[in-house]
Amino acid sequence: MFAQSRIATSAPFNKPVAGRQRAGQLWSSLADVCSLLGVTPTVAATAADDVVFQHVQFKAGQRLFTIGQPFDALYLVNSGFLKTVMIDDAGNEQVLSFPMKGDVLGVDGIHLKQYMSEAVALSSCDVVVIPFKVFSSLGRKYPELELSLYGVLSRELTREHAMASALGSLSAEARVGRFLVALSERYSAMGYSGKEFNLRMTRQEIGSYLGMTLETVSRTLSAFDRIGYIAVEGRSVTLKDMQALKTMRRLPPSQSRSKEVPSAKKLFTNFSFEAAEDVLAAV
Amino acid sequence: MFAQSRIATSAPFNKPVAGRQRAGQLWSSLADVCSLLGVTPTVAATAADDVVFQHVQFKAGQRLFTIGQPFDALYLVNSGFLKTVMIDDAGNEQVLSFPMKGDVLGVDGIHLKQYMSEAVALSSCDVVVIPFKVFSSLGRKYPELELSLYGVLSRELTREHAMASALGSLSAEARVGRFLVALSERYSAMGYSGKEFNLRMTRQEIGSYLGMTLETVSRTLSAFDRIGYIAVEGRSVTLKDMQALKTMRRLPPSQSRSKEVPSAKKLFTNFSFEAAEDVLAAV
DNA sequence: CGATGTCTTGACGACCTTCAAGAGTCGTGG
DNA sequence: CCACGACTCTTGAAGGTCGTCAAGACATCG
Repeated sequence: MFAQSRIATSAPFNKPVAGRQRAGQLWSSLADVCSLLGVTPTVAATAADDVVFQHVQFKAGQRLFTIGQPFDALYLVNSGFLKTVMIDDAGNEQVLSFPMKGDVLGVDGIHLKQYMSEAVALSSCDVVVIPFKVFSSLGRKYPELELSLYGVLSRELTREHAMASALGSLSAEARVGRFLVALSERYSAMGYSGKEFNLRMTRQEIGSYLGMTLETVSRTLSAFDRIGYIAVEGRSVTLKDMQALKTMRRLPPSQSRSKEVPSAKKLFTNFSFEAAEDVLAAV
Repeated sequence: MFAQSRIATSAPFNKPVAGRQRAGQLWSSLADVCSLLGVTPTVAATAADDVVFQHVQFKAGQRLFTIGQPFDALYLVNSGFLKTVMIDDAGNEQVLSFPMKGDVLGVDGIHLKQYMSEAVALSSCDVVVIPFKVFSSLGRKYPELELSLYGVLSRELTREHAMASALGSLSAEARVGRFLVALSERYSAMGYSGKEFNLRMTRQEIGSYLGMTLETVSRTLSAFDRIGYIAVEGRSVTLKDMQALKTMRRLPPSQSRSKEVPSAKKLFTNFSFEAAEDVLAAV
């Protein structure tokens, strides 16, 4: 529900699209793209040989597009890790998402025909370029696909809702906890380990994404380590108590204050250990 | 940039769609709908008489759709005020938006074919029902319209980005300030006064939307009143210093900390009056 | 090897939530 | 008509969370 929560559509574990990784120029069929998108292509679409999509490689630090640049294509991540950022009116970067395999970039450029955010590669990346004209024409060519295409945008929107909700109502600890779990699930879905993985981004970037400072991110990770929810060392993380990480909350509703279980106040911040709360407080 | 920031597409001040307000059953043409959407219809579309859209009325408190309900239509607000909410896993309502004339509801239902949020009327409302099948078929029938349709979804997404950004990086005061300005601009665009207007929602709902408690909302409004930015009395508000309201910030970037003007620390919280800061602090 | 960027940790304090009490407002029913 | 309850809103007091500022440990790199 947090970051790039990929579909529940019985994802058939997309086979790696195309073999040679470092060709510099590579092409995908419509069927490949659909599978990457988590969309089940129809027979008609599967057979289509007339549309092919170009791949492009980016190295860490490179930009796929920048704010204000004329919009002409969507980008579909085939491999690698990236971030998208907005620049607020004070000139600060604000991280909006950490796209990875299967995610679509550039959607926010459709409306005003120019990208409203910036996409930066955090590692070497391989992305499929989908010219928007081609994208929209697909809906006409394969009407069965149309719903899926709108679905792609809708999915992005739902994710943003969840993000806004989390930012507004969860404590810093809870946000970091969920962030880790979301990453874990994402990695699992790609065939990597969901328990042990590397953060591809800095504390600063995580903080910006989660609406807190890098210091708070660092402190929270240290605290989680101390109480045994995870093990951290730099950017390598091992999750040890996923349940605890994902069930943290805060705010005895402010609405359920009135009615509902009038006993058991502080119990809402449900930690696994009794001691946990104190340890966290003691930071 | 905050709430329902309506397009910059030279909005031609949509004429009120259809005359009789209290008919209970009313119909709009495609051209009407396009104009409400802020989309310029092509001649072909303007002439189209074969598609008509049904209106439905709702009274304050009524729900247009609820979470989990099968998705089949988008709703376009013609008049009235509403809120959309999500229910988080603790069972709390979280306000996601305050839609009004020209806004589209239900977009988040496309992906999984069921609504992911709930829409509630805050006042009497008149909405246009757009069956999703009709919506998507329009793209095929009038290819020139297709881009606009995707644009509608893209616009929603951009708005959410701005919201997430604001939640993550602005102080409570700044968020309330911008919220008021956004409302004002919205009302102006509809032909109402942008200086004097009524809040249609409770402090609780504002707080939920802005990620703070109702008490903080109340206190902030009182403080704005005290220093002369606005005049409040219950739900009626008069804006007196829009500039001040919209330019509040916080967080000497944490990134521009390194370089940039090393002097003038606290100056970033740019208020119009020197005294303002103290007054706010004295609350 | 200094320079730069990342990460950790501590101390302090401001901002905002929490808890509580009271004033208004509105609708319903006696 | 007024009383009553249910909400909404305001304001105060207290405390916790998290941002701010600072210093130091590492790691990477030209």
